[in-house]
Amino acid sequence: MKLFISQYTNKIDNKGRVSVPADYRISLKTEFFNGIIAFRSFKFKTIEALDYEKMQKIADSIDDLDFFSQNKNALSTAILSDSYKLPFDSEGRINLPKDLLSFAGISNYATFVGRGSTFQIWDPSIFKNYLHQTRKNIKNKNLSLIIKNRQKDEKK
Amino acid sequence: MKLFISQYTNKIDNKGRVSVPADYRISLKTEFFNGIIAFRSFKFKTIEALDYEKMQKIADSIDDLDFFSQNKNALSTAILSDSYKLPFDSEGRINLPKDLLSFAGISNYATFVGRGSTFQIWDPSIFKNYLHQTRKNIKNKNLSLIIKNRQKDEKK
DNA sequence: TACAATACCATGATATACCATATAGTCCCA
DNA sequence: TGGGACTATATGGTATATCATGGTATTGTA
Repeated sequence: MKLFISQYTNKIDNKGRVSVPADYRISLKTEFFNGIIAFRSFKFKTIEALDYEKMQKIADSIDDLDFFSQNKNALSTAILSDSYKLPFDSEGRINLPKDLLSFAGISNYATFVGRGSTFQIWDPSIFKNYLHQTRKNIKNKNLSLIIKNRQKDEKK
Repeated sequence: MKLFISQYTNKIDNKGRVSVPADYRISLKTEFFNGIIAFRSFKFKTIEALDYEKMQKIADSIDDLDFFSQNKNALSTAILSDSYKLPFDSEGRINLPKDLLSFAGISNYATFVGRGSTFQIWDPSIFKNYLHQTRKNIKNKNLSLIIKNRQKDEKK
């Protein structure tokens, strides 16, 4: 089963390589592709990451004779054209494109952040700040409500 | 499995040849034809491209339309009669017809843009502008919502 | 015969595969 | 429960293969 949780911070070497946490890797290997799909987050200064099969489902839903809808066309182009196939090397590392690194403000270290069925790749200090803010926000809200909503989302 | 994503910009040499990204090529080889099918986009200043099998599916679905319908005539004329079979040379390059190049405003470089089951070929700077606009539009929307709506539409 | 399209060959740059080491974590046994 | 051996993981470096690109030869055709 697929479940990305916890945080891991790994070093990016001078060739741009970074180890994907071993714990994540086992969930990412599929029949057709051994690696991850990565793209710019729409909301945060971070890289969103998925497994190949999940990306295919997204692509399939866009598919077919959809040459005719302007809005959809624009959205799908933005999502799919801005995504990268990042295969593992034999030690389980990926090569993060400069485009994504600069977008997310990442330089020497990358923090992998589990989000259940997907995960994100942050600059460590940016994530630290974000986490700090989020914790403060949660404190003032009803935690049980948040969890309930999440579980509803998961089922989809 | 077939999944065209990312962007690749390659040079067009003075004989009109351009390399199709290696990552795309592996998905494009079929039993009957080793190359791509290309035609003018209806909406954008770009070339639409797909593999032989996908083109057959489109031809079939057009064929299923009512024989006398106006759509059928328009579609079959616009797509089927105006399409090019572009075979690979031994290094995986294609020769883009001048007709398509001038339509898409392409001169020295071509940007291949993944769209899932198909891809497009743009002039780099035209695509850059288009992508920039689209990113702005998408910024405040929710990706999961977009995907959900797509899947709903799919069922119709 | 001249021209264009296609097939064939060559090369530098880049990415991928391969190997090697250190560190941290785990398990087993005393 | 503590120590030590073993294993897995992260990280670093080198060799190899692939790819994009440029050029030349050959075929077909007008």
